[in-house]
Amino acid sequence: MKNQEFKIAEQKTKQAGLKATIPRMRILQLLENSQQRHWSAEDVYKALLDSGDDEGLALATIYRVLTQFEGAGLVTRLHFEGGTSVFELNQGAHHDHLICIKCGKIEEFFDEAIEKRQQAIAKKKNFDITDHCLHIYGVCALCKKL
Amino acid sequence: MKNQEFKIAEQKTKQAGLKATIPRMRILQLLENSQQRHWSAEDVYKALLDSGDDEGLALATIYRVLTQFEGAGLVTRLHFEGGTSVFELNQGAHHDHLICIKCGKIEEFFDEAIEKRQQAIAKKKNFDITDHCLHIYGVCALCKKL
DNA sequence: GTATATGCAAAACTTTTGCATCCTT
DNA sequence: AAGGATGCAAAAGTTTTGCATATAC
Repeated sequence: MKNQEFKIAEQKTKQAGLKATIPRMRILQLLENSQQRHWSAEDVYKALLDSGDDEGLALATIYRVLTQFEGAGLVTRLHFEGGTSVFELNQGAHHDHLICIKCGKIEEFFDEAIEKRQQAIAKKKNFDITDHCLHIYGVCALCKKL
Repeated sequence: MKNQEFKIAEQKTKQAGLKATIPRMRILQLLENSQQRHWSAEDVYKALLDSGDDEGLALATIYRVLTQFEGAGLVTRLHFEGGTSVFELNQGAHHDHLICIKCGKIEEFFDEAIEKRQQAIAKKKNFDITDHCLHIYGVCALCKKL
């Protein structure tokens, strides 16, 4: 955890209206510095346990922090099939998900036409969209070869 | 539970490769004869408890039966935000969902253009779609007036 | 009659909460 | 110093499972 990175995380957390506590910093940095984009609470818990010199955090704290991050807009909570919550860092724009049912890989995509159609459907029904999610399940190119 | 309805349910269950047991018949008939389309396991449990002369079923049985129905293609299991599973009878074609976050109403819709775009996206990535779900959350026309 | 399904109770699993203690500001 | 955050353990909620008994074919 380099000093510079810590400063950035501290800044972001405070901007979000949250105190810059150690657990929040560690979770935010994990999400930002890992190439992994999608995390269950358990994933975060284990990653922090394994991550070297520091101690782990309580699982309850991880849930609390991720929920606060969600409220602050730093993170999005997704519900894939299987029931458990998956969290992803909010960076850049909205997108949807392709999930491989063999290897578990999650790919992100964005399609302007689909977004527009959704808005048109909502408009026709006089429905105010607050959120939406499109999850496409199937077998990815790599798994098809196996 | 009229005799005729029972026959139809029996037929469907057997066609699906399942024995025509009382719990399966009662659950299938509930799903087919109610105007309600979306059910949690708990919903089914309560509805069967309340439904007159018969006794209720064990919640475990309801989960088992709904899971078998899902496997047999009679029912689809959905995961909305909130974590609990919701089941709907498979009748007619695929569709997606608009969910009102105020009143909980679930509306179904189908959009050819969105389906086509999804296929195009999958094709480009060489991804074989097995399933997909599009959930749009927001406030419905009725709730907006309140 | 045999294999399968059900009921009941207990377990498994994810997520939340109460409370004493500790940390950030 | 004061309010909020954390850890721990316990609770809550949903879904699954083991096992003895009952049911369908």
